[in-house]
Amino acid sequence: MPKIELSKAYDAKGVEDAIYQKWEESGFFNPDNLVEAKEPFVISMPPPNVTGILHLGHAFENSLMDVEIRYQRMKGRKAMIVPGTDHAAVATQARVEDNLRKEGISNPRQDLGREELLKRIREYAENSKSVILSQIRKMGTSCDWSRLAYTFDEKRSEAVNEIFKMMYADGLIYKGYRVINWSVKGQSTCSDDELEYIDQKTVIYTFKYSNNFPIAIATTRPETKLGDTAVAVNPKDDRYKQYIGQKFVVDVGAKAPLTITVIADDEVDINYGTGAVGVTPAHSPVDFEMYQKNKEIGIIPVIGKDGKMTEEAGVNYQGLDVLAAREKFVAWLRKNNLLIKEEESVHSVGTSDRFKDVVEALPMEQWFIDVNKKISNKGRSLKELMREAVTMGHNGDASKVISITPDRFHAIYLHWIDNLRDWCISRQIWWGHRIPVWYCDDCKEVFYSDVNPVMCPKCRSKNIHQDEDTLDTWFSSGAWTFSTLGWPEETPDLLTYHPTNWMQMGYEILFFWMARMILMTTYALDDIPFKDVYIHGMLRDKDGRKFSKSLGNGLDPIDIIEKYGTDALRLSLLRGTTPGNDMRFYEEKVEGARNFVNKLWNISRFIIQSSENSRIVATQPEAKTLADKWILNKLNSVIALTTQEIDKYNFSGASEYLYDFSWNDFADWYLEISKVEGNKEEILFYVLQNILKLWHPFIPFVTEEIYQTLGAGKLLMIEKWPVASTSQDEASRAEMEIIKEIIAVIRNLRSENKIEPAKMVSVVVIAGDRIKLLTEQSEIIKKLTRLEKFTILADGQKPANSVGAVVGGVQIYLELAGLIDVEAEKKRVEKEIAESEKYIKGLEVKLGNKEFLDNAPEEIIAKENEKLSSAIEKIKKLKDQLSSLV
RNA sequence: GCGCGCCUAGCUCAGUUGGUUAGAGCAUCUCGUUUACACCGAGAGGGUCAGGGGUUCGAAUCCCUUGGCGCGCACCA
Repeated sequence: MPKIELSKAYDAKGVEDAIYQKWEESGFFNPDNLVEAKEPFVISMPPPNVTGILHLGHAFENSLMDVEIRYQRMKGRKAMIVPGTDHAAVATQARVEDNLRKEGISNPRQDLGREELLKRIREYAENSKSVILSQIRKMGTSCDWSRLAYTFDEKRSEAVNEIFKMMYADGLIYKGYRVINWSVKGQSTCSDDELEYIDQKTVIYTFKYSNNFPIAIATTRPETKLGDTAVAVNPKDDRYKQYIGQKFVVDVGAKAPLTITVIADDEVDINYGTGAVGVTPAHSPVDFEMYQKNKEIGIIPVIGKDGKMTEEAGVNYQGLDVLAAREKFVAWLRKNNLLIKEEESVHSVGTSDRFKDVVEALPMEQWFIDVNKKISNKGRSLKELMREAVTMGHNGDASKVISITPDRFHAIYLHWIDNLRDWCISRQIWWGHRIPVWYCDDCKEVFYSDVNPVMCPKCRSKNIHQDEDTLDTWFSSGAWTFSTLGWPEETPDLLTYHPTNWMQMGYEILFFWMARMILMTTYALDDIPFKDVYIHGMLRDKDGRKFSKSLGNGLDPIDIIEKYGTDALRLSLLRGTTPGNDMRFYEEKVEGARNFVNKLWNISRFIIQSSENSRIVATQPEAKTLADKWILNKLNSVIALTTQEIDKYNFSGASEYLYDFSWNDFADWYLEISKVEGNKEEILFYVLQNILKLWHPFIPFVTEEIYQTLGAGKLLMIEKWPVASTSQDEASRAEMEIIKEIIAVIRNLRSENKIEPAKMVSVVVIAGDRIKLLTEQSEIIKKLTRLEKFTILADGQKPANSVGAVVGGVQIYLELAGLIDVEAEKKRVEKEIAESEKYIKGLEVKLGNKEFLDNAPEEIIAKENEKLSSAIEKIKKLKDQLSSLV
């Protein structure tokens, strides 16, 4: 076999696409083809929104998923990533509408109509979908493309309808009149979790409705006071309790005079503000709750869906924007001497995270999921199911507990559940799953149907119509782990691959998504959606800012891949990250990772090109020298450590161990030693193939490319993960460390004494009982420190004209050609003595402490004693050196 | 208001249940003889682990506290 020529530098761009194609064509992304594997390991890919192209955050997530799945595949599991995309209802429609407005279509819904607008959105979605899928391939993610899903495809829509039907039948989904969050710009509801709170300067106005009204109230929204129907006070408040139950008629300029009832409510804080709350049932969720407890007070909506004042607000206000109405109402209060106080303040207002406008609280009939109602056949509410899954386990089954990494998100999740209110699932946008409920125009029957029914099932009338609204996008993504596996049918996939094993997500969608998946799965499947959740932080730029369009600091992962290669990008995202914490990303990191990838390439290049035959070495070769023993020993440790860290989802830690072993131990030491000792092909290939395997999940392309060059005849992707051998030769490991240290010390002496690297020098060592070790390893020391003469003595004196050091009981003397600078050398040795003395003193104090000796474990004490004696020995020899300098 | 995270070398970050003279990468300085690699090699400098207090034989690590940065939730009459 002819020698294989490898290029000097690794060309990621030139090989990656072909490698991915090879993997894909092999069929092994599909676990059904992993015939030897038994136990499944499944990750549902969080489906990216079809709102555009992928960003670095997606590259990060893909790296996390793929490192885990490739590891599991090599560990012999039926490993699968189920890929997909999310139609992302509001987000996508908002994006397309924005684009259309930029094209001059000022009101897309009105101007285009439902069908045409949906067509435009579909085109946009399909386009970004195909871009997204090619990007995922570029990132090297080993997805099972045969199971590709889309939240809005037929199969997933079926699942959505089925869950709706079940919940509807169980009375968990209901249509209710409530105060909801309304985006005027988006003309749709938003759920509580879709709000982004921002601080806003505001004025708190304290006023009375009329001169004869006995209680003053305060508000930041005076215009809503045109719809007040009550004032709430604390029943224990002596100032006001006499008024409870009384009604006052006041004329504030609304369509009709308002009847204000004074009601009691324990929630009212006596000491806050005036101690009384003006109740506006129509425009405050809190006030609406009071209204529900005291329906007799009535409810008057004064703001409409268009964000303008309604007819109820009166002729003076009708049609005005809220801000204009506010000004006008405050002016009226002022004019009538009803305004008591104006104070500047800051409060937070909810804005729609998609449409970006401040939401209005409006009363409306909407669809909700009741999270508190006991489910008939389960005896627990959805809230309780959501709690159970992360505490005692689903149905109290300890094997069905969802674990969260890092642990602290556990408490955050539970806290969120405690504050959870009924989930508003209906949206007035068009892009999404239409609510599968029909209305009969004649008999008013309301009925569920997953097909287009021809008539009312009750009165057989054909005058029927479907609900206009669509479902919140999280309704469909909540079912993702099982809808992708074929549910509601009981498919083999569902039986084999669900619950899934691992889920990664950013903390920002913990509530949106994780909670909803748990809700949907425990309810519909009576199971958990996944076993382990890994929460990651957000990527930030070099200055710690979020990546965002408006800041213009975004980086396109594909550009980075073009420049540095996918492996470099992946490694840069995985190194130096901690679960749950944000991480900074910048090009220098990728550059460093690219350098490593190239280093690995060149390690391989050296090994392959210095051998006649590339090959795979099946079993651990025999170690012939100390260095051999050492590197094999180190390899076994790094196998164990890497495995252990990945098992803890500490990908960063695993990569650190591997990086250190590959670059320092293997390349800088062992490869150099191999040039001295020679005849190491077997071990070199053996170690190489093992680090390729260990690195594969992190940097799949370069490792596969090299592995194929070795002539394995099999894809690295499906090779077995290395297993550490148990024999640990600690003695040879320690001996090698001494040799390395001696070499380092000689190099240091050369450098300190300004000896040019090319110059050959002579060294004398007084080795004591290390004489055998040093004699055996003398060639390595000689070559790696460039010695012409290396004299090893059992005992002796410091040679004249030499500088020295002490390592592991061995005295090392570098002979200098000319006269040495005695003063400088004295200084150097003295400094070292001083450092050692300080060290010894610390140890002596410790070991002289009776309490330490009484309390510390024996092994710690033994260790400290050992440290002390070797330090004393060292200092003695250093002092000898010093005295012989004079 | 309640809660969470972070503060370790110039920068970005590791640091596992408390136990080597606290580590890495980048940057900096000095120097380039090698059977792969200058996307490289050899050597070096650089830290009161945010401040204070405590527990302990022993604290970067546990507790309290102060300060700074960031975040979540609630309130927002």
